[in-house]
Parts: sequence; C-alpha cells; structure tokens
Amino acid sequence: MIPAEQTSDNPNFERFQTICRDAGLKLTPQRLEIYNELAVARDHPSAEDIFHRVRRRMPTIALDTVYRTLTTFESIGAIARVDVADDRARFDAELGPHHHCVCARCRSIKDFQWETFDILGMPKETSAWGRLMDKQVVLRGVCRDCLRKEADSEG
Amino acid sequence: MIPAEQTSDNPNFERFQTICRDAGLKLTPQRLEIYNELAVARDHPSAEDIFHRVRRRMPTIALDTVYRTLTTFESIGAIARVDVADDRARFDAELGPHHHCVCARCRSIKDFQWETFDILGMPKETSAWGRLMDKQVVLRGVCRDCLRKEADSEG
DNA sequence: TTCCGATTTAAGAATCATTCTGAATCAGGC
DNA sequence: GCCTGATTCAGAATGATTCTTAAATCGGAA
Repeated sequence: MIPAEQTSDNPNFERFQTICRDAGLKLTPQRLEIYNELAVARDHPSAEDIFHRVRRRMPTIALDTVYRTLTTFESIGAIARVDVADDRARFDAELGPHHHCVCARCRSIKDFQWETFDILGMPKETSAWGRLMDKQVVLRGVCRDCLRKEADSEG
Repeated sequence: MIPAEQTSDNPNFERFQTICRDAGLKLTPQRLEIYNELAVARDHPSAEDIFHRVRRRMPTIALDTVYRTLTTFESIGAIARVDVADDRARFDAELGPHHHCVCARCRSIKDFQWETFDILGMPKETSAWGRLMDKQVVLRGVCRDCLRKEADSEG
C-alpha cells in the first residue's frame, strides 16, 4: 500500500499504476520510487545511480532491490535498457521515439528529437531481416563538458 | 616477428601493419590473428567469441591477450566497441558509415547501409551538444531466426 | 478483517566478464 | 648479435550483477 504522500503531486504515478496493474505486479513504495527516479532522470542512469537517488527518500532500500526491480520493469516492457557500450547497465523510462547523443569520453547520453528522420519510415535495405519494431539514431562525439575539460587541461 | 605464412594471402595484413606502425605498436602474431578474426567477422563478436576463433590457429593464446589487444586496438581507433546492451562487450572492425539491426531476443547484430539517411547530415537539434563525429541508425526488432524459433515452439 | 502469495531486507555468497600481476619471451632498433 | 622496452602467458583479483536463505512485512482479493 503506497502512502498518499508518495502519490500526491506525482505525475508519474498514473503511468506506474497502469504498468504494474497490467502486468499483475503489486504496487509497492519501492517500485514507485525506482520508477519515479528513472522517469525524471534525463541522464540514463545506471542501477547504482538510481540506488543512490532513491536512497535519499528511502534509506533502507537494498541495492539488490533496485537491480531486481529494474529487471522486472524491463521484462514487462515498462522501461528499456540503453544500447550503449558501458561497464554498467544503463536505463531509460522514455519509450517513445527519441534519439541519443553519446559522448565517447564520459559515456553521457543526451536525448533529442529529429522529425526529419522520424518520417523516413524503415529502410528497404532491411526488409528481409525480420520484424522491425523501432528505429533510433545514435550520434557519437565528444560532449561540450568534456571538450571544455580537455581545453582546460591544455590551456 | 610475424611468420610469412601469416601474412601471405591475408588481405587484412596491410591495414593491420599500417594501424600498428602509425600507433607505434609492435607487430605480433597474436595481434594479427585477433585483428584478422575481427576483420572477417560479420557478427560483431564478443571477446570470447574472438578468443575461440583465434585459438583454432593459435592454441596457446590467452584470453587476457584477446581482451587486452582489443582494448588496445580500440584505444588507437583501429576498431570500435559496439553500442549494444549485452552482458559482454561486442566489437566491430568496420569503422565506415553503416548501420545496425539488433535482435531483441538473441542480441545478434546485422549491418546494413542506408544512403537515404547518410545524406541527411547532422540534425540541427543537436548543434549545441558538443563535437559530433558520427551518426548511426539502430533498428530494433526480432530477427528472422528468432521469429522462426518462436513460430516453431508455438506450432 | 483475514489470509496468503508477493516482495523486501540483510547478509553473505556466487557468477562471470574483464583486468591485474609477475615472470618469461619477443620485436625491432642499433 | 645485443639489448631493452613491449608483449604474452598463467594464475589471481576485481567488481557489476544476481543468487540464496530466512525472516519479516506487505498488497490486495475475498
């Protein structure tokens, strides 16, 4: 049973409730906090990032619970694991069409929209591959922060 | 010192030699075998995949050597680590523009070209992000093999 | 309100992809 | 051929992630 102060003023509660209900999962305060932290994150956090953030409002939560809950959410399609080469798993609550800028230095990931691309449809070059469900652009380079750091260490 | 039978008939030797020379790396038989197996691979293999393939011609090679060498090659820009959510690191010797179809089931990755996309340039939506160097499309879905397996297990 | 399967926690252990360490060997410049 | 720093190998270590156990608590249907 989730206490009222966790749900009032929480724009993500409705979606969380629908997701769990549809999947036959119980609504627990831990699940809500984890879902919420991921939903408000702009930075595609790792499990440990989420753990540290959730712990501020829920100091007794276990790291194992975070990992286990993220895996459960992923398996029901509520969140996505981000396709990026990083030592740690990264997660994303945004499931709609969007794209990523990935920094080669710090592995930070920034979302962006690109309508010019979205209207292209699927390439005919891949028509024999299997069942395509979604397409995303990944831009790679070095983010402004890392560029600034590199300039600073050379200046 | 690389024996002649490793270099004759090897179309990838020239590129391998250039890469190592330019980076000030010694040419070793192990490095050549690892480079070559990755260069001929169509499937974006993991370190362990490469290890098993190299071991057929070089039974004494160590798994650590494969990992270390792949990391070295990556750090000099000779190969790329593939951005995909997989428990193991995946690698790619193809550095030119190309795109990936990723299977949600088996994590297999298939290359394809898409000229319609390549000519788009970079999106103006990301112009403030930092220094962009390259762009790739990732298509996600279920590959033909997995679709066939799923149909078989239901039929 | 009761009941029962689901979930969490704590604590510790296990797994496994990957990296480290130290001794031996090697590539290549001179 | 000599020499020296680079590289490899064998074995050990690391750390993100998952498992185990057992007890306690909880969500939610009836």
